[in-house]
Amino acid sequence: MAAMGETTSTAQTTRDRLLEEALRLFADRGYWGVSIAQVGASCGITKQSLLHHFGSKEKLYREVLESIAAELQELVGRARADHAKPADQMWKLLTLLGTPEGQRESMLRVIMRELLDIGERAETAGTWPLREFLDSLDQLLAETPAWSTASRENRMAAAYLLLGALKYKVMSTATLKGMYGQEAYEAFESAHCKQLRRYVEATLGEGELIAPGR
Amino acid sequence: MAAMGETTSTAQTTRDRLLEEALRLFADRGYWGVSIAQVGASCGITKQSLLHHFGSKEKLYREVLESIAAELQELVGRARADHAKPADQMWKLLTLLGTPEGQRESMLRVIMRELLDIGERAETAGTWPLREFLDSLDQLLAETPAWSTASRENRMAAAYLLLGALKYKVMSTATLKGMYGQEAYEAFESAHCKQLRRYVEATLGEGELIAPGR
DNA sequence: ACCCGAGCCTACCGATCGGTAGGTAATTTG
DNA sequence: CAAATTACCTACCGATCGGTAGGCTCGGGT
Repeated sequence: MAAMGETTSTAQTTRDRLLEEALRLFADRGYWGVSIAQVGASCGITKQSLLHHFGSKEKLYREVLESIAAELQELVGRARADHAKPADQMWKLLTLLGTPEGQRESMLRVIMRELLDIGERAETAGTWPLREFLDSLDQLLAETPAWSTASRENRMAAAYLLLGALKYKVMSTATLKGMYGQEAYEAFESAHCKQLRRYVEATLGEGELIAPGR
Repeated sequence: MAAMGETTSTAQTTRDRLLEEALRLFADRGYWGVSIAQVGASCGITKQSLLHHFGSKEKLYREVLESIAAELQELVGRARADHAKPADQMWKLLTLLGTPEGQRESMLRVIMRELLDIGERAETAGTWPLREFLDSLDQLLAETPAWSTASRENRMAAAYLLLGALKYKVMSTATLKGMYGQEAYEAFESAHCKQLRRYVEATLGEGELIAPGR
């Protein structure tokens, strides 16, 4: 049992549908804003069936985080496979992260919430499932000529500036659309994308307009 | 009644203490992660006394948001008073926002959570109390020679890149400290500050290394 | 034919949620 | 001094929280 490969998005197992719904709901309302009964209900089952699959709310959440970590690593792998230059790889990765395809926006929102929650829910930071992604970013930066000799802290800072600039836009999408309307938001997004691109080039490109600190 | 000026942080009214505790708790666990009983308990009163002061949990939260909006406007005012050049004003503002003084870090965390929650809790975006702050940022950018002729969307995008780069660091503080330790974090923060400064200069300074799109 | 486990269910538990009702002591106001 | 207001309280409400216990059904393996 459980040996029939489920690679497509349709025809999932109940367990997979639960994980998908949980990701969406946790993204929308956060860990404390979602009850396992709600997750179950949006899949058409009771919370007791959900508990049968995952044991507890905390374990369900943990699995959601791990699925996010796996997806992030897959995106890193795809970005690295598609391009030779690290600067292009980074831009590809940021583009993938910023493209609202599948559950990707929900993923980012859960990560943001996770960052805000850390220290409140248990989550021993040492085993934090998303750390691997940060290490991948550091590795990617280390392969650029501009940052290969920089300290790890400098590389982390560079990665955080880029990630922050991108993620803040993603998490503000709903607000901006609500305040300024759809078409104004699209103009904003286009401008944001261009400026982010320019910043990536300035940070990582051969030009090195924004060079690392010594 | 209520005409004795309470400007200092000590000797507050119960109401002010409740607002302060609510800000801290909402920052740590979000709207759905905090009960009004917890807010009351951390001030030594019952939830019914809290309800006496604020009427409902939603109204308490609303007042917290409004106090944040007021504080943000005060920071904008201070930044603009301290410097003549808009680029310096922007850097001063970002520095103020990034400095963990008083309730400032909690403020930013509540804002981040608010952005993530928008659309879930009611909060008609048109009357969103933090919109004024965004308009101030736009106004500040419009005074720089580099961005005065740019479209509003372009200015908003520039502001969002800067804000995001800063806020993402603030919201990740606990995670980074937990993963890498205190001293590694401080090295990271120092590097982050320098790079952000360089990015502000590249964006707003006379150099215009990163110029606005047409 | 039998059993076992997967998947799902109802029923129930103590705890806590936001909120109402109503009371009390102290202070302010007329 | 009497009346009203403020700030706080206990008691209670129905709803919902995460989780346990136990039962039903159905498909596959022996």
